[in-house]
Amino acid sequence: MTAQAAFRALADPTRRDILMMLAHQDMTIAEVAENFDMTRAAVKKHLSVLSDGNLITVRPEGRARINTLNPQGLKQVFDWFGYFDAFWDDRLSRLRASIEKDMQ
Amino acid sequence: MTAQAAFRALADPTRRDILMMLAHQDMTIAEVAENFDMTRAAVKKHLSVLSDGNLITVRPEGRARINTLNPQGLKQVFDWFGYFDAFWDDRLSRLRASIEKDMQ
DNA sequence: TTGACATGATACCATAAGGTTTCATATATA
DNA sequence: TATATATGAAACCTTATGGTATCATGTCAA
Repeated sequence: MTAQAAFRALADPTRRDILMMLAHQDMTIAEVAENFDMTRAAVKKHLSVLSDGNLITVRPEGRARINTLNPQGLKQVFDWFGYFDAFWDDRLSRLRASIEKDMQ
Repeated sequence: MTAQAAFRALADPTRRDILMMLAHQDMTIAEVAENFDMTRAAVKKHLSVLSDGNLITVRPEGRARINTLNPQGLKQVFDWFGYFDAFWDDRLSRLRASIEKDMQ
């Protein structure tokens, strides 16, 4: 329920790279793995962590699994930043509120 | 130079809690430690990680060290989110750009 | 149905990470 | 100057984490 899983997932550079790739297009595990110098199993683990953090969703398509970027997880992290609004100024605070409202 | 250290620092819940405390007021190491059920040494380690991620700054004041929230680190993470603007819509994208500009 | 293909899952390994304990150092203050 | 205070730092322990290798399972195609 908390954003912990999302923050945890974002801590690894490989996982952040995967998210950037998925921002361009959905990909199967094998397709994602092609972009890294590590085994498919390792990539699969990263995808599981990303899934745990609600940063991606996975839908089966035949024998393949299509990984898709999920804004929910990103939103959780984005929301957390809201706590620091007071640290910035009121105007930014209002803009953030507006963005959050629309992202739901 | 990258945001890796900041993301890494944010991955731990204790460190995120520390940041929230510092958003309210600057604190010495001992003061931060009072709020957690762990040794001062452990808290000091967390503060070092936060400092590595540019999420806090530390200024000596006599024999004490005052820890202060540093928006730079938060901005690095916030900036990273910019990559996903296209994933949201144009209006949100513009709002984000506006926020980022002002946060510099 | 048989084999190739895409993924799931488990066991195992080395290193990173979060904590503690202990001792050293710097700075107020009586 | 002596002593208490606030922090720095190193050594050590346990668990989490990122990877690999290996084998099982499900699905497509001939």
